[in-house]
Amino acid sequence: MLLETPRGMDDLLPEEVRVKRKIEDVIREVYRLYGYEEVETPTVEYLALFEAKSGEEIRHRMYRIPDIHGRTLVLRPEVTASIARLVASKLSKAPTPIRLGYIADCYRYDEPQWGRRRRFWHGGLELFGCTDPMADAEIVLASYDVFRMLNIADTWFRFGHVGIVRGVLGECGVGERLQDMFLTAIDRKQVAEAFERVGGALSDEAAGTLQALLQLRGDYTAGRKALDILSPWPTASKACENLLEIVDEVLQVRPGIRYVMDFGFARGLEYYTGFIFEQGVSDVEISFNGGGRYDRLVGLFGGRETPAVGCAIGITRIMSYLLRVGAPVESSAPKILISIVSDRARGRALHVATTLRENGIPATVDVSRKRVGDAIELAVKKGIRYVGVIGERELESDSITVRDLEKRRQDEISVGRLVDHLKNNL
RNA sequence: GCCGAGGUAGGGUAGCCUGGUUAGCCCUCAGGGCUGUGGACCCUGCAGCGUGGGUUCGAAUCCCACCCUCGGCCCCA
Repeated sequence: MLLETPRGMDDLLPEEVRVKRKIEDVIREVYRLYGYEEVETPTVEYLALFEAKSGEEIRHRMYRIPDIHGRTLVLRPEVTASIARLVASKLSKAPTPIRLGYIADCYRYDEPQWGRRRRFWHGGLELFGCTDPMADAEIVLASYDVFRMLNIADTWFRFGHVGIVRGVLGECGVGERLQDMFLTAIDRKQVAEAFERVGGALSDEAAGTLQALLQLRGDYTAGRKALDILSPWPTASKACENLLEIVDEVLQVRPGIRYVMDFGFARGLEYYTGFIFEQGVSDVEISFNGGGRYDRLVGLFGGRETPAVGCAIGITRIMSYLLRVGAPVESSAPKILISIVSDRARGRALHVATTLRENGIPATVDVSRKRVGDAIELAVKKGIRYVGVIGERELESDSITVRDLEKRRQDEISVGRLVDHLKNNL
C-alpha cells in the first residue's frame, strides 16, 4: 500500500513527463499563435459548479470531499465549468471576445484502462462572447494545429450539432430537461430508450424526422440531405445551416482534413447548445479531443448571458499514444560529462562546466569520480554524447580531451574553443 | 459498475498443471579487481512469490476472499 499509487493515478517517469511536456509546449504555442491567455483554477471546486450541467455520467463519477463545515467539495472532472465561472465573475467586465486556455489535472472515478485514468490532464481553449461560426471554426482549426504540430498527421474529426435535435424536440414542446435525457440516451446509443423517454410528445412526423436524422452521417453532402429532411422545422434547420457554415469555414482552410458529419452524434456534457465535435487518431477508438458550443453556461452561473465555444484536449491520452507509437522526443540528457582524473583538476572541471552552461550547453561534472572507462560507460547508458577528460596533461596545456561517443573519435581541444567545438558538432 | 486474462527483486522471465533442498536465469543497481580510455571483462553483494485467510507434516504451486494490472463493455478527453 505504502509503495502504491491510488488506482488509476499514475506516477509519471522522466520519459513520460518529457512527452507530456512536449504536448503542453505545443498547446501553449497554439495559445500564443491564436491569442489565448492561460489561466489556472482550483483543482478542488464546490459540487454545485458541476451539478447543474455536467451530465449524468460525469456527475456520479466525481471524487467528493466533505469539508470540515459539511460543504461538499469535488475534484474537478473537467475545467470548462470553472472557466465559465471565471468569466461570469472576475472577468465579467473584460472586453469580449475573451480567449482563455488552461492545462490542468482532472479527476474521474472511472474504471482505469488504456487512455482512461482517474487522474488525467486536459488542455483546453475557450472562446467567449461570439456566436459567429468563425469562432467555432477557430476552435477546430486550433485543435487541428495542436495535432499537426505534434506530427500526428492522421487525425479525424466528427462534427455534429445538438441544436438540431433540440430544435425538433423543442418545436414539439419537449422541455429542456427531457431534451437532455434524450441526448444522453443518444450518446449511449440507446436510440429506442431515447424515444421512449419523450414518449407521446412527438408527432409521427417529428419521430420520423429524428429517426432519419440519427442515422445520417457522411461528408458535406450528408449535411445538405439533413437540410432537406429538416425543412419543416425552422429552428432545427437554422442549427443545421449553422453546422454547415462552420464546417465549410474549416474546410476552406484545411480542405484535406478527414471528417464526418454525424447527425446522430451527442456528447455527455449537458451544457452544449450548438456545434459539437470530437477529434481522434485513425488507429485508436477513443477520442483525443472534444468540444463544442455552450451559450448558456455563463448566464447560468449568474453572469451576463455570454456565448461560448471551446474544447478539451486529452493530454494524457495523447501522451499514452505517442509513447505507444514510439514518437521521437528530444533527449533531455546533458551533452557532455566531464571526467576528472586529477584532484588538481576539480576546479577546472567545474569552471569548464559553468562556461558551457553559460553558453547554453548542458554539461555535468562526474562528481562520483569514476575512472575514465567507467565514465564513458556511464555516458553511454545515460545517452550523453561527449565525455570530456581533464587531468594533469590538460591542465598543462589549458585544454580538455573530448571524446565523441557517436563518432567514436577523440580530440584534445583548448578550453577557449570548446564551446564552438560542441556547438558545431551538435 | 459488468465480463475476460493475468500478478515471481527496479525491468524481463523459469518454476505452478504433477505441493517437497537455499525460488533459477538475463538486464539494471551497489562495491571491488582497476592510479588517464574498458563503449568492457571478472568477482562479490542488495533485492522477489500482490495481500489476507484456508487445506497440508510441508504452499510460488491447491482452495477462497480482497487488492492491483492489462484487455473488453459502458462512458469519456
